[in-house]
Amino acid sequence: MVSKKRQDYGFSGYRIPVIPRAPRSIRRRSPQKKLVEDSTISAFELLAAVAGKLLQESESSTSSNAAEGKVHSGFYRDGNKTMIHENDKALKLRYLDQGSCVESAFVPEISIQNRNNLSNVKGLPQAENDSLLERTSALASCNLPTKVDYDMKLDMCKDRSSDGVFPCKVEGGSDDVGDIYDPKMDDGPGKRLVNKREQVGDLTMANTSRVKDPIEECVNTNVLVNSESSVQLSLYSDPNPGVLLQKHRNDVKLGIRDDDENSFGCNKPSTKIRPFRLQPCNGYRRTRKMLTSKYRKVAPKFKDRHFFNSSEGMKSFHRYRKNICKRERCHWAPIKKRKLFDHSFEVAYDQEASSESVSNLPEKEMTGDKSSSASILHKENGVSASVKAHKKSTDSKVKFNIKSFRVPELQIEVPETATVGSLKRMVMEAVTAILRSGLQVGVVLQGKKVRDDNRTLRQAGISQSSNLDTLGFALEPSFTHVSGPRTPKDGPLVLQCDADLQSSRSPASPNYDSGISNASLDPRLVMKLDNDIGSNRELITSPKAPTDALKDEALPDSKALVPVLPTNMEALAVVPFNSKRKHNELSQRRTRRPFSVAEVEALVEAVEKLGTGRWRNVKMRAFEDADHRTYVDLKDKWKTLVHTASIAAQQRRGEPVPQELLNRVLAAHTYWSQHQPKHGKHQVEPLQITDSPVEMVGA
DNA sequence: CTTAGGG
DNA sequence: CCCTAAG
Repeated sequence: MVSKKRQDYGFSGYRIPVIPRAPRSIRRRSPQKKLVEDSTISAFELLAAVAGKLLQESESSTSSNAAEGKVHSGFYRDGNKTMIHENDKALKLRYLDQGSCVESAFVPEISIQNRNNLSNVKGLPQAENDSLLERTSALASCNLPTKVDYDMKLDMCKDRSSDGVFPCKVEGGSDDVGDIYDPKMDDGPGKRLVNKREQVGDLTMANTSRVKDPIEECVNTNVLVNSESSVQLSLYSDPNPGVLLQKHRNDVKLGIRDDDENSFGCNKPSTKIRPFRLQPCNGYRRTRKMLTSKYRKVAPKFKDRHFFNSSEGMKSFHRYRKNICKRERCHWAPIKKRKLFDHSFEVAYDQEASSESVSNLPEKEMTGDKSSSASILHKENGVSASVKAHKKSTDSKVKFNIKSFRVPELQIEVPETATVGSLKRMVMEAVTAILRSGLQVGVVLQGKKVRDDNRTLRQAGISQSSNLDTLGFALEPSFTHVSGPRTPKDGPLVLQCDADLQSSRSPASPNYDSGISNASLDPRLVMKLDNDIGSNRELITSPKAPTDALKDEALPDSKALVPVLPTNMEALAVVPFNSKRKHNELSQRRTRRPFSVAEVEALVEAVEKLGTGRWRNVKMRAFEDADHRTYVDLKDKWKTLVHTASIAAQQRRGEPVPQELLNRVLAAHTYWSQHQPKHGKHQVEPLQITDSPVEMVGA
């Protein structure tokens, strides 16, 4: 069976055929064929292709051109904004938000037309939604600690006369002149100078510049308030926002963590995107899924939202993360099976906080539209949307034009020897990580979130005659949402930068086991843990801390691709999944309990009689009282015994098993493999226990 | 829940 | 040991 993981690498086609696992009857052991080959097709290309296709499909007519043209470009590079550092042989490209070399990825304009009111968005035909979603998700962004700025511009036009899509402009990287990144400001969590960028074309520009007092920000509030940051990109409309929100708020768990067991990492050993733990396969798959999925799946609900606070928690989280990753690794299992831990990367978004910030920000800018249109620039947690509302008539349709999405800052470290293709893949993976989480739209009116999706626009106070100018949209991770009880005053959730920390792991980093230990490397990384893991603990890290810690201290030799975490801590939070404290412990890997010779003997004896397909029976027969030995354990043990028996004694490890037993193992193994003990009603004659196992072999 | 296999 | 797809 070809490993799925590998399969996913095959970017050779638009979609990869699903190769179902073969019936186990034929799943015979066979040398695992590994596809050594890595796809050379860049993720972005894929993305582009998909985007293009979507565009064509859903784009009725016009406007597709502009967008299309840009979609394919992987990323833009702005010379003076690119910083290249030589570091331990690793070439680091730092993409600083606006000031980054990679300004952004562009997504084709998304146009949503709403018949009656905004709330209808959710009621859009599935197709529409999908396309929207898909397109939107095509560009995901990562939040980076230092500076993440997703700019989403929405051009909402109320134009009854136009059904068509708005021609839109796609923002080019070069257009991105808005933000100013001041390195000097970067050493403080809250230091940021954000200058919202300009408007492109006739769009309204959102300018939300804020200079925060670093000290004030981080010291006093412990909250990194950054208007920009957060992953947002989804136009995903939640049918029942309220509910979801509620749930999410209470249960979100996020984890961006890496794990030392990265067997499903990137193809390139030395290049990894740790934080998001994107498995190439995953990324692709995920992307594909998102792009092609007909129906948006409901975001998984998370039972709890826990923050890491202790190494213990971290550990457990680790474990979870691993599980999650694995689970997600190769497929989108039915939601039912996915339980709550599907996302290896989850984000918590503090709506409240954002709202707050929003309220302070709403800026109005008249676009000069003759038809009394009001355009506002809304910025929320890094999402800035330019909304243009044309109020012409009450029944007019509302059109949303999303000008572009910007990919947040990413920090990537790759060996100089890495190929461009791998670089592309890494970027894609990072993007995908964000996308995979799903996004949804939030509506903010006058600084407050409009949570009731069932209200009409009018009821919500969104009417032509009212504050359209204070209407804003935000893209939020769909599964996110902050903790339920959270109130604006709770303080924002913080993005756990563990991922980065984790990424710092390397064989050389002894302390990788606990994110905390790594955290300690950098004082700037602050963790605030008040309660136990079960409660709302939060990890607060300075925007930059993770990054620095990683590249400077923790990761001397790390070549991992390290997406920088979102600066805006408030918007994102990575939380561990374990919903139950107990779970943590339970999830711990069982302590190793080597089989004693006596146990081996018992096992061998049982297998001799029962064969190798009735482990449960074996268990009952020989290990009835050994609670710590499950039939799976026995099966595994047998497996290893067989292996052990077939290798040279010198290669064996652990407590030596008497050769005699091993001989019996081999004999039984041979015997049963020929006698298909598996099911047959009539079990084959039990292997005779004799003193001369050798004979059995010949049987 | 069991099995069978890959990790 | 873990994880999971298949039964």
